[in-house]
Amino acid sequence: MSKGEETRRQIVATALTRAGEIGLEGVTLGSLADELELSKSGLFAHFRSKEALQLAVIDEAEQRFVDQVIREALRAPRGEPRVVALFEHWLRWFRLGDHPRGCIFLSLSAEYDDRPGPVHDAVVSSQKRWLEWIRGAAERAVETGHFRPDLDPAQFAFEFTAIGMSLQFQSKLVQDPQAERRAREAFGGLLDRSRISH
Amino acid sequence: MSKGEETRRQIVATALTRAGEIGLEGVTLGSLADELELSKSGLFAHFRSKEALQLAVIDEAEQRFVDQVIREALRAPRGEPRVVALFEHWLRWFRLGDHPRGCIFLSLSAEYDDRPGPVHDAVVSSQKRWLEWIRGAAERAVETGHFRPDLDPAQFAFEFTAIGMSLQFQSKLVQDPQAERRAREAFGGLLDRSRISH
DNA sequence: AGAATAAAAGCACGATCGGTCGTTCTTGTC
DNA sequence: GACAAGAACGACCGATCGTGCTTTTATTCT
Repeated sequence: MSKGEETRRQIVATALTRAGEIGLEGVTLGSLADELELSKSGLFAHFRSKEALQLAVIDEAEQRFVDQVIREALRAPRGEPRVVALFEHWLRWFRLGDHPRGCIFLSLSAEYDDRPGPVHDAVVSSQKRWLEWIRGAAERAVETGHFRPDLDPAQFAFEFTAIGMSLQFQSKLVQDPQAERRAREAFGGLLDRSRISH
Repeated sequence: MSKGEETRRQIVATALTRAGEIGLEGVTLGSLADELELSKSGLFAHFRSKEALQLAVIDEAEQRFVDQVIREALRAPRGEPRVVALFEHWLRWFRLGDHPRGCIFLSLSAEYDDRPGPVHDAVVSSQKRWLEWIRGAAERAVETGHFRPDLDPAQFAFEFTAIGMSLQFQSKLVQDPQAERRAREAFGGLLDRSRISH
């Protein structure tokens, strides 16, 4: 890997971390350059616009998410086990992280839900892909007979993501140490309701 | 009401609206002054610091929330009806609004969850009060015999707020027109699980 | 080693940030 | 209607914003 590529990576990685703390819009070229001990113009030259940097950050975040959550979950057998794996790896993504803790996409979603432009569009489409993954996994669980045939997969995805958001909220903002336990409890309930019989 | 008080109100109200769109940190004294056709210094004199303005905005938001959601819900009889009323008025709060649509507190929560300071503290304490209201209402519903005696009210509050967050996410970001229906469906399920018997 | 190329630094720009003046105009009170 | 208090103003501060352009320094390739 060339030198320039290497620094570019470092810039994006650091920007990603800061974006999780103070928001993507709040990540400033000057402060970023200071932290990386680069000149502002030297840093800027890698992207040629702030928006390009922002899009690069989102791209990097999604790549990591696919690697650490989706790809990992795909190793579980399809049906309910894969749905569970999706949830468990999502929890892991919340917990650890180069990003300080919690999911950057939730921060990004809140930050750009009312702000049009290419960055908004990138956030939206990445979130749609994530929702689609959950919906698809639920759909397969219906096909394999783990879940009720009359289950609405989109409704399942709605409640699935709801749990993650509440987790982020309660663990980061309100600092409830039991947040993760609560999330697991809620997910267990969701699974119960989704299964055959009862 | 004196003249100064009146303009101060207008400033806070406008700032509240803008905060819902671009975030509280993004509401700039200059842009705010332009929109209200005031000089920046004239506007500034009402607060003497940007932070004071931000705190005033949060205060105003919470006051409205108490008026439009909590106080309204208290008119319903205690127990399950009040829990339902709390949810319904919360939905109403999401729908309409001086703020463009959606709950400002969710935006604020995401914006300040990693940013220490007085504004962060104000957001946290207002959110704790809200959680406490939900928890208390669930607790009363247990006492009145509507809800299972072994229900964990804090868990109920966790799942209650989860639904609202997913609603905001799906209706604002992903623009799902069925989001509110999904939220109602999820809440119905939560109620079912919370009631006596089954 | 030396030439070609890429990366970083330096410097400057116009705009805007939150904030501070002293001054002027508008209010409310007697 | 005089007068003090309060509201709004315009000019300006140092700092920082994103973005150019030019020059110097590293890296890469022959």
